Amino acid sequence: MRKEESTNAQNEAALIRNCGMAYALSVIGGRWKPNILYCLLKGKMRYNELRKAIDGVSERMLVAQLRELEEFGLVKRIIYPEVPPKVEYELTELGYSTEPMLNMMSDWGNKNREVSLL
Amino acid sequence: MRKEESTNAQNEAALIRNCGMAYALSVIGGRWKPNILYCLLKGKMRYNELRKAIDGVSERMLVAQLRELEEFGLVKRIIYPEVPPKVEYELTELGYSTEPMLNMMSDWGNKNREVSLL
DNA sequence: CAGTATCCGACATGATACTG
DNA sequence: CAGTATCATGTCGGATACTG
Repeated sequence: MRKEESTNAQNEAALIRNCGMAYALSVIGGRWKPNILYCLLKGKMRYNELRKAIDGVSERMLVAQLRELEEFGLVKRIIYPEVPPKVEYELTELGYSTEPMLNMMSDWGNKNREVSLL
Repeated sequence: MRKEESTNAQNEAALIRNCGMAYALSVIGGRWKPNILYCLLKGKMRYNELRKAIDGVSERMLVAQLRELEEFGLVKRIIYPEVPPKVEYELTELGYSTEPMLNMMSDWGNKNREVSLL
C-alpha cells in the first residue's frame, strides 16, 4: 500500500494537467455538464431552476457536476444567507469562454449526426 | 422482460441521435478517441503503429475504440489479405472534418488549464 | 430550498493469455 | 500482425431517504 503505485485516477489527473484536450474533456465531459453550461449561458439560475430546466438530472448528479464546474473555475456559487436558503449559480468569465467551443461541437454534431444514421 | 422499460443505454442512444452535443461527445469522448483521431489526422496508420504511438493504450481498448469510430463513419479499416496480416486505419472525410473542432478544444484547454491551477 | 448520505448496478477500462 | 476471450476493478450515475 505504501508503494509508489500510480493509480488510474492519478494518471488521469496528470493527463488533465498536461494536455489541453484532456482538460477540455474533463470540463465538458460528464453526462450533464454541457447541459448545465448551456443553461447558465443564458444567465444565472437557482438550484431548483436548474433541476427543472435539465430534464432527468438527479439531485446527486446536479450537485456533483456543479461542484466540479466550480472547482474548475467555470461556475460561481452565490449563497444568499436567508431562510429558506437561496443559492444562485452563474458562469465566470472562464465559463462564458466555453461558448464558442460548445457551439462548435454542437454544430458539428447537428451537421453530421444524420450522416451515420442513413 | 417484454415491458417497455427504457434502459439507460437506450436513453443515451436516443440522446445521441437527437442532440448534436451528445453526438459530438460520443464521437470524441472516451479515453482514447481524441488521441486516435490526432494520430490519424497525420495520415493512415497500421494497428501496431497506433499502439506504439498511443502511450498506454491496451489492445482491447484500441480495438474497441477504433471499432466505434468505424461505426460512426469517421475511420476506414483497410484490410490487406496477406500473411502476415496487415490492416491500416485511415480517416474518412467525416473523420477529417473533426479537425477544427478538436483543435478548438485543445486550444481552449491549453489556454485555460493553467488558470484553474494557480 | 438546497442540499447529504447511502446503497447499488451498469459500464468503461485494464491486465493477461490465447489465436488465425 | 492483428486481433479475441476472459476476468478483474473502479468509477459513474441512478434511486431513495434524510436534513439544516
